[in-house]
Amino acid sequence: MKQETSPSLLGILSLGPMSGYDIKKTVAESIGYFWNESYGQIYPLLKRYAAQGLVTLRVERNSGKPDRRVYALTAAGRAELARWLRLPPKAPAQRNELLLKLFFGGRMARADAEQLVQAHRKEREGQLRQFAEVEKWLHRKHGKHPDLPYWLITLDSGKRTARCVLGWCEATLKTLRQIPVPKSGKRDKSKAG
Amino acid sequence: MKQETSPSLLGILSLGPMSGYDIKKTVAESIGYFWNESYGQIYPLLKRYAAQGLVTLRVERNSGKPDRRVYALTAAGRAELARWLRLPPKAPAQRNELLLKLFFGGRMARADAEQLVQAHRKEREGQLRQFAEVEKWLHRKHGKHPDLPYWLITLDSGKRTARCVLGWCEATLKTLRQIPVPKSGKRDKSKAG
DNA sequence: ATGAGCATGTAACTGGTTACATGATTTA
DNA sequence: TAAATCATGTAACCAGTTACATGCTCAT
Repeated sequence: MKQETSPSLLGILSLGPMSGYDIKKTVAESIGYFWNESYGQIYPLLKRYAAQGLVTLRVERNSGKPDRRVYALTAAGRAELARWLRLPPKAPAQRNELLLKLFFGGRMARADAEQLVQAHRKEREGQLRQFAEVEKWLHRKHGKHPDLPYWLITLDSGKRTARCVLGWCEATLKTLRQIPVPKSGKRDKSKAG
Repeated sequence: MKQETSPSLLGILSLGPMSGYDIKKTVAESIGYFWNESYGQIYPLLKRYAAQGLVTLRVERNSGKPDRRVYALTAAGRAELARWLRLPPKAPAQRNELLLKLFFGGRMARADAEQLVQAHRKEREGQLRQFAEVEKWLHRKHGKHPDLPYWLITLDSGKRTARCVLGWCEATLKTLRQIPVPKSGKRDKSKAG
């Protein structure tokens, strides 16, 4: 274990005490579009945090289901969160499969390249609609929450990115239609291979 | 090994025969801004591809340095590449640490949040300048390469994204300056913890 | 009855990076 | 003389996902 703090957990707990199960759901609902956590990380980490004194554990008896194990941030946990927040974020791993395929667009049929872009456009359109709903919901449900401006900042990032990508899709589709087909029959056998 | 094809390698080899070392460099120079490969993946994969008949190996004697092991795509390799290109790309993992931190912006000093954004803006400005240079270089060096339009498509994505992010940085900095400071002294102790 | 939701957790796996070993040649 | 470039490769490590085990309750 090299990792000093796993980012989101302490942050999520700063919204209020909750269980591992709650954390998973909360992450998915609030920051799901740019972050996620799996149980395989959450549960072991919570245990570790408890051992380090960053969180406290309260067990709520539960009939039938397993007991709810509710974790709450301690002062040390808040301090650790604060420390982590000020650290320069490390750049996200660069792995965009769509771009990778398009880079080799000359190796596939024009229609296939267009198809990739069109599928992506549809996805993003859906996402944009979702963002609009989330925004309405945020204002309705959390209109005066002190953290709302921060939430809107991240949402704004999503909206802008989606719009930007849609613009690129449009432009790309136009470009693709203008690319001349290689003269020599249907197959491009440059010479490599 | 579940993974059927590791994406970029066959694509890169479709540009011409080369060694593992060359592939690493080529990836960094051409698609580096949205993809990367490490030796730890490249070398074992090339071996596997050779065993599968997707590539052929030619060894070039080399004095002092290790021999150059030059790989070239076979017909089977080109077919496999074509097959992979048509597969729907899987969405990149969602892990944006900057947004994560900003989502919890209420837990840090205003100045620290601004700092995060400003640092990011600087990075992106640099990237945008780089893209401009790459574009010039592409036209100069590969002005009539049949794949140029595809390369420009991916570059365009980079440029648009960078510009989009810069716009968001500006907007975010403005927003941050307008967020009212929580009344109760300097510490926000909502109730959690 | 069937499946979703509640709720905990772990083991196995996978994809990927980093560090290391080796060593000549060229450039600053 | 120090560092970068050429060139191969592997072992160890790390982060993170998936699949599984368990079992009650509530809605369809």
